[in-house]
Amino acid sequence: MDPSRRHEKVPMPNEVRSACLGPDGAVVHVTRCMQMISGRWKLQILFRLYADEVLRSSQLLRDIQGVSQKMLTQHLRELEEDRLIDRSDFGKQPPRVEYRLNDRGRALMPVLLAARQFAEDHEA
Amino acid sequence: MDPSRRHEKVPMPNEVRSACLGPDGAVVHVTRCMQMISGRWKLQILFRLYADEVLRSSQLLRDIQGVSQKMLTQHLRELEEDRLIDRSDFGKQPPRVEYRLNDRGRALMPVLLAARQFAEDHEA
DNA sequence: CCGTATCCCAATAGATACTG
DNA sequence: CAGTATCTATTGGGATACGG
Repeated sequence: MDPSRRHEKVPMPNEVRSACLGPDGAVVHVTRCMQMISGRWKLQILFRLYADEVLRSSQLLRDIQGVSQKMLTQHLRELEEDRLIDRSDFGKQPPRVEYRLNDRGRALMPVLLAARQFAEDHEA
Repeated sequence: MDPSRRHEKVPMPNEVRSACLGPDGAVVHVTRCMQMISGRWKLQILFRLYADEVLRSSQLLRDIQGVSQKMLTQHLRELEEDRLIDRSDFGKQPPRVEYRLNDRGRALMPVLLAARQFAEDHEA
């Protein structure tokens, strides 16, 4: 797939988008936020980087039970495009790539922790 | 569809679920929270109920640009099953049903507002 | 080690028509 | 007015194989 087009997710038609812009545009903003963390493995990636500061993709592949390399790479790319994480590529032989949360990514964590708190408080 | 089965969403296999329960289980909780608000019209419904206190389904149908009655009803049902909103049915002729946020639903709003704030602060 | 391409399936959403 | 049923379209995720 053409990487430059991948993020042209248009899950919300324009008529709807304008409708959201009513009083405050809350819906569009929350939706954008949710899009960034939507994807089966994204939360795992984010929380692991939050805990471990910096990780290689091979480590993530090992640590995240059940993820395939394809999906891992795909989600890492999307997180990168949404500028939540940084990617460092250290040349070839041996290939070595590191990922870490950047400022924007760290700024997102309080939101996730608030969501966590809500779900924890309202279990059952 | 059998309504009692609809919410048996199992988007996360058991192996993965256990993996999430590592240090703190943050991922599972955040995921549960996201599931509650996942659905194309749910945020619109929640924010409108947050603003207007109580609304009839016909009002929501008019106000939410582009939603069909089927999807509206479906999402209202799911929000009800997740106990974020209350539904009051006032007999027949004329049919009249009202929806409103309950305590649990109101407790969710700070999370959404935090998400909104994040997206707003990090636009572009 | 890291990433990509292709093909497939299941889940979600939408269109439409119908009932009390 | 409120809700349901049926069918179809889209999309996100997974399996697998291949390339630098």
